[in-house]
Amino acid sequence: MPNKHVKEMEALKEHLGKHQLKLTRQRELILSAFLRQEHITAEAMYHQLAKSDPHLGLATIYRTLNLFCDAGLAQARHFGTQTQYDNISHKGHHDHLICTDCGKIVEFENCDIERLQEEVATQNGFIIKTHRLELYGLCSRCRH
Amino acid sequence: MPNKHVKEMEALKEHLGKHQLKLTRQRELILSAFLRQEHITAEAMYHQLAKSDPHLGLATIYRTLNLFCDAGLAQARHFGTQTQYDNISHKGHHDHLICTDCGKIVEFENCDIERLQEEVATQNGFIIKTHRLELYGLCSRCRH
DNA sequence: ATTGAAATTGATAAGCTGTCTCAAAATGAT
DNA sequence: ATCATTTTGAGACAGCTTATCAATTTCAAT
Repeated sequence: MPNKHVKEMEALKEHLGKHQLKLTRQRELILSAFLRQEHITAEAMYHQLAKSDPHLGLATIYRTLNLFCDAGLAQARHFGTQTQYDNISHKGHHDHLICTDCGKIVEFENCDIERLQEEVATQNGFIIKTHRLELYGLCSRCRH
Repeated sequence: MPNKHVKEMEALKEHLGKHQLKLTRQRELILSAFLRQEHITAEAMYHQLAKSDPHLGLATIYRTLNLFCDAGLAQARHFGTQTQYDNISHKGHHDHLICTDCGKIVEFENCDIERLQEEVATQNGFIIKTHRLELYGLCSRCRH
C-alpha cells in the first residue's frame, strides 16, 4: 500500500474499530485498488483484480465497496443500470455533468457553488461533510 | 384531462404524429396521471393506477414513461436502485440538506446556485434538463 | 503460541428493476 | 367497415446487486 494511502487506511481502520469489524487481506487489497481510481464499478474492479487474485468473489467486492461508503471513503452513484463508486479523496470537490443521451460524464469544480452551499448550510444550522451535485442534460453532440 | 394539461397533450400528439405512433387510451391515462406529479417511479404509478384500471400492465407504464422522455415531457433520473421520471413542466426544484446522523431532511431552493449551474453547463456545451443537489452533514442538534 | 467466539469470505441462489416476446386487441388511414 | 400497423398485457428473460450459508479467517483473551 503506497504511503499516500495511509490516511485512508487509517480512516478505514477507525471505522472498522468502531463497528466491531475486522481488517482482512481482501479489504486491504480492495482499498488499495480503489484508491488508485477516481471512480469504478464493482464489476470492473472484479475483472481488474481477477488477474492478481482469481478467487476474490464479486460479492466481496460489492460488500467492501459498500463498506467504504459507510466509512466515508466512497460514494455510490447510480447511472444507467450500474453503480459507480466514487473515490471521495480524488473527488475532492468535483461534481458531474451527465449527458442523459450518450452517458458522457464531465467533471467540474466551481468554488462559487461550493461557497453558496456552505452559506445555505449555515443558514439552516448544518455543517456540511460531503455533497453530491449532478447536472443532467444533453451534451453538445447529443442536443442536435 | 384538465385544461392545464392541454399543452403537454398537444406536445405528445405532435411527437406521436412525427413517429407514426398512435394515441391510445393508456397513453392518455398515464399522461394525465404523470402530469399531476413532480416525479414518480413506474412501480408507484402502476400501483396508483391499478385502482382505476386493474389490467394496465407494468410494461406499458415503462414503455409509456420512456415515450414521454422521447417526447421531451419527462426526464429519467436514476435514484437509488430505481428510476425516477421527472415531470419537466415542474420547474420548482427543491434541493436537500440531509443530516447523516438523525436523517433529518431540509428542503431549500437557491437561485444563485441554479444560475451558476447553468453557467457551468453552458461552458461545457451542455443543456441542463434536471439536476440533483444534496448536502450531507450534521444538523444543529446532532453536531454537539 | 493457542484457543475460540465472532466476523468474513466465496460460490451461488435469490431478488429487484427494467426490457423483450408474442398472441390478441386497438388504432386510424383508406 | 376494412385492414395494415401499432399497441397492449402477461409473463419470460436479462443485468445488477444482495442474501444465504458452510468453511475460513481474524483477533482478543488466555
